[in-house]
Amino acid sequence: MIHGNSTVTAAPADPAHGDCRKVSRVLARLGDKWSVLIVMLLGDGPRRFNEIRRMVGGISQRMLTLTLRGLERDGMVTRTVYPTIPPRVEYALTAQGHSLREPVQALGQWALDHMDDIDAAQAAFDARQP
Amino acid sequence: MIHGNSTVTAAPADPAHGDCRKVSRVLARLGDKWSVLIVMLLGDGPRRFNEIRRMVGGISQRMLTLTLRGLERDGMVTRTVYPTIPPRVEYALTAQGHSLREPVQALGQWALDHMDDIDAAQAAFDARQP
DNA sequence: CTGCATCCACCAGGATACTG
DNA sequence: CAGTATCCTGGTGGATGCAG
Repeated sequence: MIHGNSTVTAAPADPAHGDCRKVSRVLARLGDKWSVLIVMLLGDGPRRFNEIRRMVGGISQRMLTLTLRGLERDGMVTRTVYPTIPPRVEYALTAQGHSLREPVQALGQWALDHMDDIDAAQAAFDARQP
Repeated sequence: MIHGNSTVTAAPADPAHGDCRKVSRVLARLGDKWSVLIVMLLGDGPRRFNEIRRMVGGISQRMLTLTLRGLERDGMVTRTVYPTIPPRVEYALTAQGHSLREPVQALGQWALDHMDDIDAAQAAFDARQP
């Protein structure tokens, strides 16, 4: 990563940070606008398409489809189609998807714990810079 | 977040996920292309501008400036200018920045642990979809 | 209900040149 | 060395309409 797929002429960073590239690939995956939100939401159990849509609130149909496809591709969720009428599609976390919840929760907890400090820091910074 | 700054007509999600919005604000911050990389890199100690630039490898001058400004604004790093010639500017993690390393490491570890599974899942998925 | 296709706006982010 | 300023491109993501 980092260079996209472009040719890396030489290892630019010190060896210890070699895996950082791989890590940030995953980070980029989770870092998009909706993935984490959906993973956490599915942690409570399988949901249907529009059910997720309503729960997330504010996501477009298109992005929900794309995000779910991405998560499915990464083996984080399964997509189960029940050939009824009307069609019913359920999305559920895989074991891997579930395992992701823990570290994400940790980060989420951190976010909650430091939210106020961050807001304060931002306000202070903005006050210094007109 | 999620709605950007648009008016939220009604709470769209169940109450339990109320803070998820706040969390994803932080996630969006960390989810950009470079922030996490830089935070982890600064974990080893303070670094100078071009030092970071070289270590990260592949980041443009512009983006490094913007990323560092963002992190500074959020109270994650400090920026210290030594009025020497040539100028010397050091960036260092704040206490808050340091505290972030732990949950990020956890996520990074998860990424490392599941990298192979993810790649496999992707390959399998792509094989199904020509 | 669950999507895909299309069109389009926006902005993250790279390249380059210039300054203190 | 450590930035700022400007230009430009690609991708992200919203809105809408159509289909199974």
